[in-house]
Amino acid sequence: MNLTDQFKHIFEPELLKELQEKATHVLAKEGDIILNIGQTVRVMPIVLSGTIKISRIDQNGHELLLYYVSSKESCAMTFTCCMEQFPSEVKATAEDDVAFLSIPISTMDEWMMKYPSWKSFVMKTIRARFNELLKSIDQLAFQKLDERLIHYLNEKSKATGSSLINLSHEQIANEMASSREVISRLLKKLENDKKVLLYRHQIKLLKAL
Amino acid sequence: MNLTDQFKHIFEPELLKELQEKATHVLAKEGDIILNIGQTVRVMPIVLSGTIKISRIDQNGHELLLYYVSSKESCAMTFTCCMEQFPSEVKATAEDDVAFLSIPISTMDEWMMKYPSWKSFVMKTIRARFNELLKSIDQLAFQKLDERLIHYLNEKSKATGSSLINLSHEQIANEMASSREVISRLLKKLENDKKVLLYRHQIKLLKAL
DNA sequence: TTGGCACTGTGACTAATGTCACTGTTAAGT
DNA sequence: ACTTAACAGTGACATTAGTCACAGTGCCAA
Repeated sequence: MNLTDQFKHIFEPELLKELQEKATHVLAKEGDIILNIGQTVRVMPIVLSGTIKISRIDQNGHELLLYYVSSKESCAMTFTCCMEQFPSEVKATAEDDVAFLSIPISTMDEWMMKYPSWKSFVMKTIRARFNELLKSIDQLAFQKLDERLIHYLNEKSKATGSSLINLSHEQIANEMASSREVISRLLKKLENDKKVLLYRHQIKLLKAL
Repeated sequence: MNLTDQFKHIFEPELLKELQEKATHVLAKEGDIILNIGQTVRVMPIVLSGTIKISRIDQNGHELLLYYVSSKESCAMTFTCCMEQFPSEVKATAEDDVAFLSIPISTMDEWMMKYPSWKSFVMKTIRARFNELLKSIDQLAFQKLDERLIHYLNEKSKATGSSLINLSHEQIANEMASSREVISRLLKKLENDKKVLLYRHQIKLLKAL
């Protein structure tokens, strides 16, 4: 699908034209770090295909998955940091192979004035990301690990569009800032409860989940 | 201090004039709920004096303090919800007596186009609030309760501008989504470590904290 | 085909947090 | 001054999560 088709329901024709002209196409391979914590944000990404993982890393290197940026979406934090040339507080990794548009700050800023559809897109993005962060906070503050794990599996499944998750228990533990053994045990419990099936390096989510 | 003086370093003269004309002055008494979860956001607040507490409430009524909005600041979530007339995801309470300006959506939107200083203010606010939420997430994901408590006390002290905190252990436990006994014990430990002094309904933070 | 390695499963233990029960203390109001 | 209710302290215990140790399993590469 070409760029114009993909965004014609979101942006007005004029903006689509400018998007064609001024946005750079970028490709990233699975696992590539698109933006690391501390790096200055210089462009705003809009995902065309694939998924970008946004996560937080603490001083000891422990990771916590925050949310995914999927097709036709952007990342609000990139956006606000970018507008003022601040360093990023989060890490962006290519969850799979990703194609995205890269929009320079000045252009983006200009469009805010010129195109209502752009302003609306930006506002929607910011609101959506606030809500993602609030969801993370809810999980951490009010939910136990087993519920967080279920939520994690569902989000992962949504992001990849498949009920089959290809991850080791250790990778899951890392993204949830927990430990391998605990995740193993909780997954086993989920399997006993007929909510998942466990294979080597693979988890099948069942309808009961 | 009058409005113009208070904001003259942030906003351009034209905007100051409009602010005088179009913003409504609102007063809230300590403890007043300024905006509850689920209520539609219709105005954007800018605090003149006092402090607004922004918190998240789960389905069981458990609270978690997110951050404070102090003088000359605003709340980004109010802002983004407001722009699209969405219900609020957070609760805003007057931490003490608060005076704030209330700006209608349409005006605020118009200013985004017209005044660079306004746009910059809004962007700064959004970025600041993202960072507050990330700090909360860090605390919850990576820190133990004792460190979270220290952080909480310091934030409270900063918000009130005093090293004397007038709160019961139960109130603290509520705002941290923990339990009274645990907070009591941790506070006692802090007292033994000469980091605080405990009185009835009052905690004195020492330099060692 | 087999040796090694990443992955998984699990028991035993520790640490952190939450819950229950009960006590003593303080402050505020009548 | 006395009553009462909110506040604070603490022991005992339960639950949750993290850590350590080790065993078994499957898969890939030499």
